Amino acid sequence: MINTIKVERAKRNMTQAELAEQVNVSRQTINSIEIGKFIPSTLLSMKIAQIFNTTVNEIFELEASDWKK
Amino acid sequence: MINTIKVERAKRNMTQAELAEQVNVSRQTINSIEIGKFIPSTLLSMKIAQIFNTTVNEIFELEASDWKK
DNA sequence: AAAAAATGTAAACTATACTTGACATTTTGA
DNA sequence: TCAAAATGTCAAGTATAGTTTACATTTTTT
Repeated sequence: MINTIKVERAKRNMTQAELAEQVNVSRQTINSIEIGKFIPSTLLSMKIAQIFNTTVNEIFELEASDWKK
Repeated sequence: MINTIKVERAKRNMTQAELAEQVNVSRQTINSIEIGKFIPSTLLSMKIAQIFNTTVNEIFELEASDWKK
């Protein structure tokens, strides 16, 4: 699964630390999600989408490999 | 956070077991999510939304309490 | 009414999201 | 060019998502 968090932040001139603070997680958590190191909970992705005035599906995209067993 | 998975299943006459199989998790996982026992990963909620031909934001809704620290 | 299918729940376990602290590297800007 | 801010990364810990097995309860079907 890929995401455009880094791009959305850039559009708004927002740092990882600022986004982290707004959604109440650590800066490293945002960093790890951007890099694809781990997948956030739906709660967190919903919060991130809301901060960016968009939807989870606009930010995150499933890949074919995500459906492999 | 609340969700309408149970309703979406009902619309399609789909059992928890059938949905679970389609998104590759156990039946208890689907049950637990419907009941609000735990919050799925974004990967799983994206898959569920896709099975229902809809979006994560259509199925899941943030509540005011989700923003409390 | 009885059988079968579906759902709820629980406990013990494994996997992974997320935290904290610390430091190295890169980017920005004065 | 130098300092500060931002980003990348790592390790060790905690919290919680998700599995498996098993069984009880409810709903559906015959």
